[in-house]
Amino acid sequence: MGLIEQKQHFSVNLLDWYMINRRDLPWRRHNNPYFTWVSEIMLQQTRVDTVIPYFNRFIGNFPTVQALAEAPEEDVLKNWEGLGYYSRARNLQAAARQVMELHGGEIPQDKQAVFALKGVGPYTAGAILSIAFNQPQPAVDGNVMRVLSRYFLIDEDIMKGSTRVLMEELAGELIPEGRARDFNQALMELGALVCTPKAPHCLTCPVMEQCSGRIAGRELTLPVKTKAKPPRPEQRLVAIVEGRGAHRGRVLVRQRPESGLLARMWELPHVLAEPPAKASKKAAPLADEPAMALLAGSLWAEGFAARPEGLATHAEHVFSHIVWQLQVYKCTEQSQSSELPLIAAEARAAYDAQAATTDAATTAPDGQSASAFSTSDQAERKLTDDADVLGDAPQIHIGKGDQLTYRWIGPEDMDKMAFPNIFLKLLSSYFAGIYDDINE
DNA sequence: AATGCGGGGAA
DNA sequence: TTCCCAGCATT
Repeated sequence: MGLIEQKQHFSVNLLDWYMINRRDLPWRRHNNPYFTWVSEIMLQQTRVDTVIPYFNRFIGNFPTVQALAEAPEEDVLKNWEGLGYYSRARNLQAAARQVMELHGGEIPQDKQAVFALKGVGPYTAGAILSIAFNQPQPAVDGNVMRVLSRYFLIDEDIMKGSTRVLMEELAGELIPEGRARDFNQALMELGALVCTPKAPHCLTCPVMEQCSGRIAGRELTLPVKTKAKPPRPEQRLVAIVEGRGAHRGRVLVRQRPESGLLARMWELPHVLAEPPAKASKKAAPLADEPAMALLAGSLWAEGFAARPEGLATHAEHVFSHIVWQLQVYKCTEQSQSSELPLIAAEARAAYDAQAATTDAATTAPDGQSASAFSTSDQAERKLTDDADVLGDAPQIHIGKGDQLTYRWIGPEDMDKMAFPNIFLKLLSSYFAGIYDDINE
């Protein structure tokens, strides 16, 4: 059989299969370019089943490009809470504003214009142009590369950029005349339902007869893909600070910086416990005594006096490049009492000791450099809630003049603020009374 | 070209 | 548990 025939067999049979086996998905029910766009951004690195409820809620809250463009960023982030890769949400909204300003609120149909939208790269541009506008552009994602590498027995490493370009050329040739919309979705649908990564269902595959990979017995060894580096472990100490006085029933949280990991998300205060040990498999847990001293010290450096009461729980949070191993301590807010200076002295000693061993640059909220315990009393702490109780708190400077925003919140405040899943779980457990035994 | 960036689901 | 999934932005 020749390559031409093999390609024709693939396109014809795949398209026929798709027209019968096409899943009914929320973004496929209307031909709305905005729906296509939102769904494609959500589907980056994320499974269909996970995306569906998020998509429905998102479209319900932001039904048009204009609604999305005009929404407060915090609302958009809250609608993305739990989906991960939060820069997608921020880029999507930035792009919605681009569409309003540059294209009168209509998604552009020009390839360069689509590609210029924030968060839209080669794959997503192709997906929007083909699915929304039926333009014959390839849309090559991981599913497509897996399918093509097997069917055509392509041994190139799919992690390489050059391979993606090669795949795009091939995928473009395969699109049947006038059928880009259905064919591109068919390709991805096959990868998701039949030509799966671990145990492909070759027996029910519509193109198995001429699949070079299967014929060569290579279906399990394709695609060729270099493995990602394992994430590095980080031991972090987390504080659940119970408010007292005016903050009774509330917990201290803070908002992360505008860029980097979990940008602009809210979180419980925490501090890196260890210098990142090179090549060490697991971060060594820190004993409670030094951990509590360090944690109190870091809180003090942030302008808060709190007394750690004891270990509440352990938790782990896995990112693609970092593993947070968390020791969570329940703490109590201390107002200006006589014991404050003593706590501060011990805590400061612990914090300084670590700062010294870590080159004084890795103990702040997230690897930002901290000039610890700068006590100049000029700058005003950004407290969006009542700032009265700890009026004498020391002034601090995180990083290069950055200041994190801290708030005392109750459970009702959580429906306006976006938290990463790990802190969502810890806070829910706390407000549900799970950690009540610590204080006895 | 290499690295940063979340969170699930399946084996 | 362990393994797998992998677009875009930035540098």
